[in-house]
Formats: sequence, C-alpha cells, structure tokens
Amino acid sequence: MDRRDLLTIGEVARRSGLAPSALRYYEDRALITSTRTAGDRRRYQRAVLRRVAVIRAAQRVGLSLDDIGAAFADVPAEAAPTRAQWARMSARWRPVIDQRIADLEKVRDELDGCIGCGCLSLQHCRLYNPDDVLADEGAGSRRLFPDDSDPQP
Amino acid sequence: MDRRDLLTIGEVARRSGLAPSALRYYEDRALITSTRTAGDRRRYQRAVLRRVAVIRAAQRVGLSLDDIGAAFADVPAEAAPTRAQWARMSARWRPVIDQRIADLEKVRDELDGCIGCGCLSLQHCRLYNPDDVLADEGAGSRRLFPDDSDPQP
DNA sequence: GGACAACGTCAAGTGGACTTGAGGTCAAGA
DNA sequence: TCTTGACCTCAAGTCCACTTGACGTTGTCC
Repeated sequence: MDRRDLLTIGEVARRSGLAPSALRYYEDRALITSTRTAGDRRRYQRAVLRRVAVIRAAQRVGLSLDDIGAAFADVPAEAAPTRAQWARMSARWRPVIDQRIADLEKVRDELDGCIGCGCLSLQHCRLYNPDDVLADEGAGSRRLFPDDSDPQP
Repeated sequence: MDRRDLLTIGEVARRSGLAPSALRYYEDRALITSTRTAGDRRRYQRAVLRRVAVIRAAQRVGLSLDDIGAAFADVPAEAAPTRAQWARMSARWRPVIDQRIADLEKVRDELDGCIGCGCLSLQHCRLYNPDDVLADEGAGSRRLFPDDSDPQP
C-alpha cells in the first residue's frame, strides 16, 4: 500500500460529492474506515470511494444505513471487495431493486390506468381500494432485507 | 352527500393502513380534510381513501409531503378529483416516476455490470468513478418538482 | 514565525414524518 | 347511571441522516 495513494477527508469529500461531516458520520457508523496520520488526520484508501458510491447507490434504492451496514457485513471495509464479495452483495440487492422498480411501475400503471379506465367511479381501482395492496404497506419501518427470520405470510 | 357514507377516523385508518395520528397529521398539513359532527369528531368522505392512497403512492415514488401538497394544489380535497384533475396530476407525476425507475435501473445495471465487466480494477466503472454521475446527487434535499422557477443549468 | 486552511472532537441542532402521552369528551350498550 | 372505547387537543418525543457550531490542532506557504 503506497502512502501516496491515501486520500484526505477533503479529497474524498470532493470526489464523492459528500460533505466531510457525512464521511465522519459514516465512519462513526462503521460503514467506512480510515487510518490516522501522526497528527491524527484521517487518511482513506482509494477503495473508500467505491464503498461510498455503493452506499449512496444503496440509499437511492431505499435502504437505510443499517441495512447497508448489514449488507456490508462480509465485505472488508479496508480494501476493495473481491469479485466474489461484490457478487454476493449485488445478488443480495438485486431482488430489492427489482421489487422497488416493480412497485414504481405499478404505481405508474395505476396512475395511468385510472385515467383510461374511468374507474374514478370506484370498485376495481387498486388506488381507490387500497385494502388489498396498500394497506399492509402501513406504518412502521419495514426491513428491506427480511433476512431469513421474517415470517412470510 | 349521504351522511351514511361518512367515515370515522378509525374506519379510514383501518381501510388505509395508516394510524389515526397520521391522518390527523395529514389534516394539519392540509393534505386531507374532514367535517365534524356536533360532538367534534372527524367525519371523512369516502374520497379521502383515494386521496390517502395517492399520498402513499406518491411517497413511495419519493415525494415529500410538501411536494404532494403542491401537486394536489388544484385537486379539491373535499371530493374525488375529476378526470381532468386526475389526468393533470398523473401527467405531473409521470416523469418523476419514470425518472426514478430509470435511476433504479441504472443502479441495478451498474451493480450487475461490475460483476461481469471485472471493472473492480477501476477506470470506467461509474460506481467507482462517481464524480460524473453521483457527485451532483450530493447533499441537501432536492425538489422533485422543479416547478417552473428553478434555474435549469 | 505568523497567517491560514484544513482538519480534529464533541455536543447540540435540523427537518421530515410521524408517534406518544396527558388529560379531557362523546356516545352506545349493560 | 355507569362503563368502555373511540375520539379530541396540544405539547413533547422519536428516529434517521446528517449539519452546525464552538473550540482546539496541524502543517504548509510566504
């Protein structure tokens, strides 16, 4: 590991588009790691850029930082993930992303459908009769990774 | 308007899957409205179910309650929207939903791509080189409806 | 050697979307 | 009449993901 390759927090911030405070926050949450200089300044490996990018991507997908931390469980924070690790992570997210896309497509189609079908006048509109589709979406934060232990109804 | 058709807050809560407190909160924010009985209890028109469903759907798309309120600007809270109003609202959301789906698809493809292309070793990976794509996603809450008045860079 | 930016910690604040709790009211049934 | 559950208001609390501010340190450049 060449010391030349270590990045300051400011560099990481500029290159990732995140505020330094956000990077410190991620570090508090153990999502990323750094080494320190003699003068106690953080130094990041380049791999942190990828990791941060993955974190942001996962957030766009709707995952909480807790979820993301869990998904990172077997990916070492210090180095770039191996291809196998990446594959596992990707495989884990894939269904979540797919589900989320499907959700959005459903919303879109419902929106469109409601125009075309004239169902403003009730009955078979899923938007209007939310009991079946939307009700169980209810309150509370749902885990995005049911993670083996959730009952499947 | 048949009084038989008015719903209590509990009924709306059960049918929509939302907590009564959330419904009161929406009402505070003027997203829904109710009439009151002599005894000051809320009574909702059935149309509120649709409205609430639309609100939840919009949230899934990533809109804030402020955004949703703005989109509802020309939709009367008291009655079901007319077909024209619905069409306007739907037309307004359509691009937002499409954009969001596109975003997710990009994330998914990047995730997949990174497995296949072996780009773990740097360079042309968009996840790894976030400057172009992800950086401007940065901090701050972006408005989802730029709403005529935003400068277009 | 002095200025200055970049960095460090720690506590507190923010905003969004609600929930919780205290304390009181209303109305239907036994 | 009394109880019970659903409801009311209003203030305060919660959770998440950060940001801000106060105050001190580091290190580079002139």
